[in-house]
Amino acid sequence: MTDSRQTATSVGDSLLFLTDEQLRQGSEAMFFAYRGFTADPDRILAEMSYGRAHHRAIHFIGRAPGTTVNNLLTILGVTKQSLNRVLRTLVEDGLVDSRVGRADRRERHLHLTERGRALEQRLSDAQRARLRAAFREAGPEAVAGFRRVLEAMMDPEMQASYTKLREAGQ
Amino acid sequence: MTDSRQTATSVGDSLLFLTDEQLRQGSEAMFFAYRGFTADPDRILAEMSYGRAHHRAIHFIGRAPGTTVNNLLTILGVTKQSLNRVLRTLVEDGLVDSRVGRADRRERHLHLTERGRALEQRLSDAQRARLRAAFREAGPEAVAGFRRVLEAMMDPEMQASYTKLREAGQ
DNA sequence: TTGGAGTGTCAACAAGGCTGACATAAACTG
DNA sequence: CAGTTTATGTCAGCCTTGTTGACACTCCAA
Repeated sequence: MTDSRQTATSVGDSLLFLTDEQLRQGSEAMFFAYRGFTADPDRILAEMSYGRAHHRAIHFIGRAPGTTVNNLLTILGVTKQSLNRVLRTLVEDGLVDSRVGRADRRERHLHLTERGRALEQRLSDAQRARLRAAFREAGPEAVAGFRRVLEAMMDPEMQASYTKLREAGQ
Repeated sequence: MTDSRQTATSVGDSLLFLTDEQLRQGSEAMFFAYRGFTADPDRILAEMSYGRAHHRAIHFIGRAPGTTVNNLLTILGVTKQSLNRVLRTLVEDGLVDSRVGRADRRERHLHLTERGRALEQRLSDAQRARLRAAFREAGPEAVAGFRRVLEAMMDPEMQASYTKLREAGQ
């Protein structure tokens, strides 16, 4: 392989493929892309003085309605104190509903209210618009690769959470 | 709204391809993968009471030695006050060298010291190890797709920074 | 009844964003 | 030369979001 530019066609060239330079470009791509990924929702959140932490909570509550606090804690990977602060403001502001569990009444089951669902929609619409544009531009095969690499990049527990949510989603 | 690439595969696929569910899974994949992506360097940084901000500064100084403060500011997308705080500790700790510019003596050109380079190596080794494993597992075509999607996801200015760094890389 | 799990809350703290204001030196411009 | 702009640094203060530690309460199960 004499071509210095590696593409999907230089498949057999696994040695060249995993140069430090290639990997470095991969991490820079992750860094810049993540910035873009969060930029649009961040703008909306700033309007209402919420932060990314609120977005994450809203997202995963919307995704798995009735989830317990502990479950959410595991998914988000933060301390309960940190989550609780965010959750409290969301409940106070009437975006999230915290219901005592029927089977185990120590647990709190979290649901989005009507207003919570509306904000979730607005945030994820913004985020999805960018993702949709990127997916379109890159094409279906690229998206499949994108997903495969990201999955391989996750910690095993995160991978489990991800798979579980994916299955629940249908 | 009309997309040739998508319809190129098949109509049935393309419908499924851009469902909200697919996009939602994409954003969740980004979320979980980014956590994994930063986890290893974070552990090293915690040892020496540095944070992700230090990592980013060290990374991009190592990547573009002699870069100016302003240039770094643009790449990182933070305020000068925020960067300055980080930069100051790095200079104090002897990891970064700040040299007055020859042509324009208002500018400061940033370089990693020997110790700075050592830490950069250690951090990027940790990060690259995970990336390398993920790339191997997913395969070259997946990596190409991964890169294509991430590039399409960036803001245009970030895409410019990314491309510039990539070209400088070799 | 006692221990442990799930949850909530208080307090304190740190990192790392932000804004605004101001200082300095150097470079540029008329 | 005088005035303006640019690049950088710094002080002060604020916010979000993460952390630990301590403690209380409720409920379940042994």
